[in-house]
Amino acid sequence: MADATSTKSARTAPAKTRRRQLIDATMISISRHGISGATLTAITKEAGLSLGLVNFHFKSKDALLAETLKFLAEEHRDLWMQKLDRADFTPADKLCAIVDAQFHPRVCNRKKLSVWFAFFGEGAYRKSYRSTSSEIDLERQEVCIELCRDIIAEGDYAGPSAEDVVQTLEGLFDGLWLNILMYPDLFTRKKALGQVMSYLSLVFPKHFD
Amino acid sequence: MADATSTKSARTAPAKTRRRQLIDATMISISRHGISGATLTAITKEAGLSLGLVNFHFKSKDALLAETLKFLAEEHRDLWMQKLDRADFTPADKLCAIVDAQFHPRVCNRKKLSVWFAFFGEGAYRKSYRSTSSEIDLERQEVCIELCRDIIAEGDYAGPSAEDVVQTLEGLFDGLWLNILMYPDLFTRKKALGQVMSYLSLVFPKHFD
DNA sequence: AAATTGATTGAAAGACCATTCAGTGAGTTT
DNA sequence: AAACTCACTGAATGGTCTTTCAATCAATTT
Repeated sequence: MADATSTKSARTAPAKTRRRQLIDATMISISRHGISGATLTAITKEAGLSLGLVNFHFKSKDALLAETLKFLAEEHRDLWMQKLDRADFTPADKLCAIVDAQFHPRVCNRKKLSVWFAFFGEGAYRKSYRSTSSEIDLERQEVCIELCRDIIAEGDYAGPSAEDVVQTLEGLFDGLWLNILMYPDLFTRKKALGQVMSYLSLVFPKHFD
Repeated sequence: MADATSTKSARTAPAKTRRRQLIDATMISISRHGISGATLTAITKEAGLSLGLVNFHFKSKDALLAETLKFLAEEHRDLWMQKLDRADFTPADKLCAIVDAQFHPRVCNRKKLSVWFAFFGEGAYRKSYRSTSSEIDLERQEVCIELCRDIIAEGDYAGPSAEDVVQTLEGLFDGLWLNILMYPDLFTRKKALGQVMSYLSLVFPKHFD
């Protein structure tokens, strides 16, 4: 039979595919059962693959978790960097794009938020996080500070410094993420976005409304 | 020998003492080795007690963890409720006291923050948290909303609603806690407190400076 | 002082986990 | 088509965890 249309997966696949499959299954397992429930048995069952494959495509379970964290960090960075080089965007537009990215469905959903906070909650991975992903965070902060400096200069604002505004923003990002994760019925992406924009219209009234 | 001065502990102690000892050892273990490293062996060794005591004073390890979370939530509530019934405090004073409590050293330190985020990070305990401690959070939110309503009325402010201000505050609280935990060298309690006060002086300029 | 009570101990049991590795079989080369 | 390669499988291994429980010991009662 000609099964060109069927999505039946081949018995063997390129390493990249398998690695991605396992990372995805890891995120699903963590979001459903927590880090302690994300056993190799659970992960490989979720992926529909055999137990031994993790140690074949990754050095160890720890390596798989580190790669998962790296994947999340890079996916997030790709999203907010996307619109930064558009020449027709004002600094306020660009800052807006970064805020949008923070609450974009691809990044800000139960599955991914669970994983972020699972890593934050485990001391061992906090260390791993700082060494592999914190540059990405700091990079975003640098960019935001630069944008805020421009905005402050444009509007001749006398309020808090660019650094203060950005630290408040970063705090808001994390805190609103946590609230969305903890109380999904009360906090939505939309509401969180509105919250941040409301703060920005308070510090930079001439630029945001 | 008369060892009245020695602090040598008796071989047996009231249940309340033992329970408190074990809860404290649990917090220390979680903060040092994460939730997955907080085994009963590690916890009881930290407390200087024997392995079997946990299941004697608590039903199970799970019950010990739930009690630990409850202890943290109640300790936190006791702190911010402390100054609310002072008749000589204005609404702004009271809101200030709640913010102070949020970053009080007794609550906002590495040991306790580690435990908070360890629980937030584990899906299973998020559920437990919602059922045992979220009323405490909501209670604080209610109080804050009431205070903000008074402040808005007093100052005749046209900015965001009391509900919006409080949700932003709650987001800021959690986010700044996380930053203090993740980057203790960059973020301090003092700085976080300043951040929140800076926000308040932006929304309620006549009341905060 | 003997008996009783109840907190405390730690070895043992039972369950589960990450990792290993000998074997399997699909696809490729010769 | 035979030999070969290598992604893939899952049972077996060794280690660690929670929970149980019979024994111990100090304090209190009889």
